[in-house]
Amino acid sequence: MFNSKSFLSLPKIYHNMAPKSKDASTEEKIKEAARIVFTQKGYSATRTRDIAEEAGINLALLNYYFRSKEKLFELVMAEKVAKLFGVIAPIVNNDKTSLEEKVALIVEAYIEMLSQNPGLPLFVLSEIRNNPEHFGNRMQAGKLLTDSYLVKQLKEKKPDIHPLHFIVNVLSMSIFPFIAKPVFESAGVMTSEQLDNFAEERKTLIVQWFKAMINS
Amino acid sequence: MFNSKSFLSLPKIYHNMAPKSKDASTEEKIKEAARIVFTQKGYSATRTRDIAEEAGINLALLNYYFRSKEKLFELVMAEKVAKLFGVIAPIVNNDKTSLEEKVALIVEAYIEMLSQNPGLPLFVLSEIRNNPEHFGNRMQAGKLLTDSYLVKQLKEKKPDIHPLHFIVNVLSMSIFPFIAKPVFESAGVMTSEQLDNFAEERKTLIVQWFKAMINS
DNA sequence: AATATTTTTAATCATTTGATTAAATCTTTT
DNA sequence: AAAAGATTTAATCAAATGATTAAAAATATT
Repeated sequence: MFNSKSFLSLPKIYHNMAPKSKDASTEEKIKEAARIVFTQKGYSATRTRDIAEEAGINLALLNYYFRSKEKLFELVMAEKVAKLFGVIAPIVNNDKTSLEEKVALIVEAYIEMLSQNPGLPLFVLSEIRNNPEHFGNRMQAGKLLTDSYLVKQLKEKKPDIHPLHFIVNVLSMSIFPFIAKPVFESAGVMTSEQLDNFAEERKTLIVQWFKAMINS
Repeated sequence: MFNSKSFLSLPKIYHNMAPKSKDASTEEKIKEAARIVFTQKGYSATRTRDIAEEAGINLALLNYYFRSKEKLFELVMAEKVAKLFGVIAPIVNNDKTSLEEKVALIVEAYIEMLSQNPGLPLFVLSEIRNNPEHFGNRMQAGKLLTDSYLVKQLKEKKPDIHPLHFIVNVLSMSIFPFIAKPVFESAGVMTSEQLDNFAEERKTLIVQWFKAMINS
């Protein structure tokens, strides 16, 4: 145990650091390249050489800074998961906002964020599909929703319909257009710019539709 | 030109064929294994050895019957795309059915089919993302929707809102739960069985909600 | 300036992976 | 039954790929 291979040298931090980024630190350049390539192609289709090229660095530097493709991926993935689910988390448990206010906030926040990160949902969802065990969030992220104030409000308004139906409706109507983006473009239904506009329109429309649904 | 390598022997068909399948032909066993593994892991994460193992055959047989991983994939992918988009195609251009009838038919058909093939949308969408050029459907599948009788009906009912909004609503509410399935399971929101029930409930609910939306 | 430390590079390794080959086995035709 | 043709197998290949190494270059410390 404790053979020499366990102690590969890692990048050390200088106490008197140079102005960190004249043009972004190597570490950050690699991370940013990894974000781009992983999100675009997924873990398996991504070659470490793709990331190195995108970052404009020598391949060995990737392993010098991040040890392995998998470690780098986990870093990026954690960020992306946080980004995707971080949108909804702070909204659903606010007991000061009404049901409709919450819906408006969720729709606005998701569409705004996804307009900047259209590939995010398809990336996160397909990677979780590829490796569900690894995201053993069991009973954590789930309960956050299930036991939320939002669910309580939905139950009060519509006791006969499971509250998850309405949550799924709002999320699906907000997120699905971005998931379908590759098809829209490939099939000539919409260009990327048209989707931006389409999504923008939906910010107010989905809130109206939700009201119609919940009052029907 | 025409060197011997161009003429790899391909499986020939006997004129007097043996009762083709005592237990499914080798070709079909491989195709079925490919359906399972490709759909579960995507093209890049799938090893031809995975497919061979799943099919219970020697690896070389895969190339004997299908020439290459890519050829086999294209076969499976074409099937899956046809399955995913074939659901909607025969419904949207029927000028005998009302708007609400069409919606009911689309919702019923999608939820029924996806209950049997829950991994289908995430698979097709992420593979199209990975390789959009290859699905250069430009102006074919797109126009089918854009110029459909369904679009005409939606325009008449709601001239001020782009008809695609309503189509996206119906499709998203029907399909999204299956796309999110890996997350639901991983986060402990729903089991696979609960999702089946949840989706079944939505068959009638989405139609009601659509009515509420279109009349709001 | 001299030394030590960190960062970067080019070359190389070991493994994985899609594919091929040649021989063996099985099936059909004659 | 013999010959011809099709299917299957084990062994192997070549390329791709994640990772490592040793030396060079750059930067910090003394």
